[in-house]
Amino acid sequence: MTDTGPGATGQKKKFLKDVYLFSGVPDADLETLAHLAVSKAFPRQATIFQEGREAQGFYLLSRGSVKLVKSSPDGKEYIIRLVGPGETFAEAAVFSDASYPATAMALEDCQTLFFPKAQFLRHLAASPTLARNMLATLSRLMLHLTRQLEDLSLKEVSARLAHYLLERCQESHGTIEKGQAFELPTTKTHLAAYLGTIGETLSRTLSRMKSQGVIEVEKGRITITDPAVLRKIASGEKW
Amino acid sequence: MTDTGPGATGQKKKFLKDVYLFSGVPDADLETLAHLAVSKAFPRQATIFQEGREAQGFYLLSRGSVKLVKSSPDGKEYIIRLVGPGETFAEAAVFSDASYPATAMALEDCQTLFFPKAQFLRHLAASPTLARNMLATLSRLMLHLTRQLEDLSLKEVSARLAHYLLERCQESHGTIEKGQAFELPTTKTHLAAYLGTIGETLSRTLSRMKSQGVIEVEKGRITITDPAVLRKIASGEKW
DNA sequence: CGGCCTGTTGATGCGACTCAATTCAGGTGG
DNA sequence: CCACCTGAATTGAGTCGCATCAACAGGCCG
Repeated sequence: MTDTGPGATGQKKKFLKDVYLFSGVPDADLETLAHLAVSKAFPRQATIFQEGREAQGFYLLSRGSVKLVKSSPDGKEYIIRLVGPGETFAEAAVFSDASYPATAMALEDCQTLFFPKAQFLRHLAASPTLARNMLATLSRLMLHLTRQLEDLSLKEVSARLAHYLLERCQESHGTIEKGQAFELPTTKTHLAAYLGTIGETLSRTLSRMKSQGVIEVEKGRITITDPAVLRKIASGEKW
Repeated sequence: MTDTGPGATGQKKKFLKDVYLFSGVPDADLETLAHLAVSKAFPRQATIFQEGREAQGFYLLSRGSVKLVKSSPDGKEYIIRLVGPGETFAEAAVFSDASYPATAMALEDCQTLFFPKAQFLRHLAASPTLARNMLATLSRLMLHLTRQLEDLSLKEVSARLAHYLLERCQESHGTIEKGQAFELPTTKTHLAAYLGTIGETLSRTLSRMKSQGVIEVEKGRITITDPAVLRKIASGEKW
């Protein structure tokens, strides 16, 4: 981890403007926030923080990608969330005075802004808009977690994968239609951990979908050839 | 559902005082909150709100118990959370302008206070303390959801059950020691749904623990006879 | 080239769900 | 007060999904 120092406050501020969490926040407040944020960089594979460690603040990712994982003593891991540029992570750890509930690891070289807990909280009390945005952010995260719980508890791997593919397609293009393609964000092994399974099972499920003519697979690229069937699979129907 | 009307604002206020969400909130604000809260009662088995419906506000449970569930088309259900008196639910639905992410059902006759979304948000902007409390509440819920994800994704039923029993014991008495006993909060079928399994499997797991001398079971009452082994099971070790 | 990581494919075993039968407790009505 | 019904809990037998273990192919890099 590299602390690049207080540095160019102006640049930081400019970046903050485009982040959801700070939308609508007055310019003067952004100035303050940009000032208290600390630039931190992490090389690929670096641990940003570890589950159980005391939470000292939260992060805003400006470049790279991060995985938030829970891992079991015997080596298995479950990816709670994949974080991309412009997103924050470990926000919740700031409010319940506890420790980080999961481990964060850089998947590529990362550039982040770190917001120290105490100072951020002080500022938060003075900015209703920021508080409101933070509440909205946490709410969306909760929605995300709830969906994952639903998937894990009452759907099987194929349904979870189908659900994920539809989601990604929707995200890349605005719609879900035959012939649309997109890239998988990380390796298939990571995707497997994100879906609560392992590489082998994911591989089998993908090739089964391919053989049924539902999708095309080439390297990390997926093409959806039969959205209707994919939807059926996602909702748990047999195929 | 019965709307018992605006009624005794004084009584409501008195009740709010003891609720975590409102701790530290000035008396004047409590007055306003008590005024905008609507008393709603629900009989046993009633649906308080359904997944997917537009969220109009959140609830504070004053008496009874509620389950928040996700259910699949084929009848299976997963209990995300069991709510007791003094706790709020559906808070998150207020901030992401969306719909309820799960269904809420009264397990017994319930008395609630309902806070309409728009009015509550208006008030929230004016009360930093309330906003702060709400953030803390959501954070704790996220912690809870994260733990559940961890359990579901990388632990088996026996570990989840053991984890749950230890939690309950800790909650009832301050500690976890040999010989301590406590009641299960609901039926075993519900508990099974909460643990992400079904009644039969729970039954088998309990009786296996009993036969190993780890716990005693009589009706809805559990006595812990070997905390050490229970801890081992919870962490995923073989037994 | 040789090592390492990722991904694919096959064989096997285990955990947990399904289906079905039975018991038991609580509540209801004759 | 007892017969009856319903829902919860338990237990057994069978099946299935998926993890495990193992072997192997391809790409990347030192």
